[in-house]
Amino acid sequence: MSFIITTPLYYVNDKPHLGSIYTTLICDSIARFKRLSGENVIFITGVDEHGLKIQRTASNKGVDPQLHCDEISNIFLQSWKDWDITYNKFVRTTSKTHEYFVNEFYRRVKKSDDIYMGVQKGWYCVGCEEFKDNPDNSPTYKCPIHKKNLEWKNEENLFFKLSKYQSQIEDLISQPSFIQPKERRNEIINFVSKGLNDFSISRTNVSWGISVPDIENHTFYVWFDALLGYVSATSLDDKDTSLQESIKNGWPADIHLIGKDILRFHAVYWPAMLLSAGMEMPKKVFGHGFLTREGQKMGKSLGNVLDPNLLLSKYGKEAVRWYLLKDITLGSDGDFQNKRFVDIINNDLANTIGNLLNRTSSMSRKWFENRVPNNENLNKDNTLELHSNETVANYKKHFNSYELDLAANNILNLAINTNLYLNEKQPWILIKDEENRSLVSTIIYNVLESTRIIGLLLLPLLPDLSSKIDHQLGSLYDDKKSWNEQLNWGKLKPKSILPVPNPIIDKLEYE
RNA sequence: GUCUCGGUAGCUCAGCUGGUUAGAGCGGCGGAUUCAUAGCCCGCAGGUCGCGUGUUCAAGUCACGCUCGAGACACCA
Repeated sequence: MSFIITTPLYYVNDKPHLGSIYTTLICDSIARFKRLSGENVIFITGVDEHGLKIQRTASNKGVDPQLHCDEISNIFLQSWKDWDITYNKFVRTTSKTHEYFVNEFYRRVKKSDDIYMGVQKGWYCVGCEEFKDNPDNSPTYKCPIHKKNLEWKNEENLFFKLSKYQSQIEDLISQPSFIQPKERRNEIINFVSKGLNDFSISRTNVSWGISVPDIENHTFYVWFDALLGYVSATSLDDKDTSLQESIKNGWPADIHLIGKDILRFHAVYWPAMLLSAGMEMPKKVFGHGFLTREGQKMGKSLGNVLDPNLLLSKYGKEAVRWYLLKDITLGSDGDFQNKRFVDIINNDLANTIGNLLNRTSSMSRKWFENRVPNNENLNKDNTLELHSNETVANYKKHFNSYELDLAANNILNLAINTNLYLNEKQPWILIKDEENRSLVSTIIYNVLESTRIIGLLLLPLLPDLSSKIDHQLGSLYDDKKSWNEQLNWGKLKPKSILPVPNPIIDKLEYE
């Protein structure tokens, strides 16, 4: 069984913004967690490269659309490298493989008798090249962007019979697990209950797209094209591409993680398209929230857009990951506040976890010849062991239900409990009496072991920080043993050498 | 306009099917300690739980009205 997780296919109109990074980081953490848990993960990401906007952006730049797409796609690829994103598939909708899938899929949908030629009517802004929905006093209504009167337009388009799938879609979205979070689910249910209309899947005025077979001047509408990227990515063999191949390789997707703005396409249009093609529907569509900055919407007009590259170079990827994954509940909007960012990184990562590692290692080195002490007296009623087991169980439960913030807090709580344990036991006082040596060795072993578990649990969330912790505990992480097995208490080897401790993360300062 | 969700300590939020003195983290203040990254640990915060009415022996927790905020209402990656 494979586990398929997808980011949206990002529109190559511009380079990645913080929102794209956010979505992708979440997927990356989930993918890492699932892999460590032993699942065969296919983590899909990529770019959506067709459509009028791109055609126009390229022409404004005076370059060929393909060149423009290549350029932006490369920036995305570089960005994923910079952020250490462990994707398995990077889809480009301009690839030959993808085009093949779109054609095959179209044939299936057509065979189901779900395609017909119709007329798209509506008030149209030539500047936007978009239909506007029923503005008041349409003939005199001016487009707010272009200040021009709208034109009535009849355009011949291919339509997809979405209406045919009304009841099947209703059944699908009535399942509580299909759309998350539940606030978004209500919106979709409400929308669908008003009755589904067929939607157009081709354009006549767009040359930059995949041509509809046998119909001149028609290209596929970007959504019809782009959504199929998830399926084309699932086919592992680039030579033998077919929908059947994708299905064999594990389709459907387990989760489409997307921004809340494109939920409808994923939770309504997409499942219907798949039904029509006789394919299985995704198991879950999760619409996450948007990021604001210091309480304000980010936007070009406000000039307050946060540049992800700047964050990366200034704070490092571990700090940004921790803030976005730990401090923002998946599904809710999140606010990026500089002061809070600094506070959280310093408190959680430097003071609580970093300092725990440092003080623990330091005591062990000082009193046990730079090594991990013996653990011969491990008590049966070891409170830290209990805390650790409980933490691991809760952490897994939360991760599996995509509550990454809660999983992260589980780790933090174990670190807090470990610090507390030290303060209660006060080994620095006990060690003054030689008689207590054996007791102290047990205490120190326990805190080191707890710290090892903390490091392991951080692996999906903060891979680099995790390996720094592992390194300072003597590089115990063993790829040959399963992660789950290594999370068991007592795997830390007595007598192994501890290197000189170093801060695992630099403290940040207020701007 | 119709509908959905929210308004709880300075900030971010928990508070399940109504029931002892309304909680956590961060910030702020004080204390104790030294193994450690001026850290960790302990104590302090006296918040009309948006406003009003009602149901009830009992409401932050239910109902209605109002107010403020976010969002959805068909093709905006």
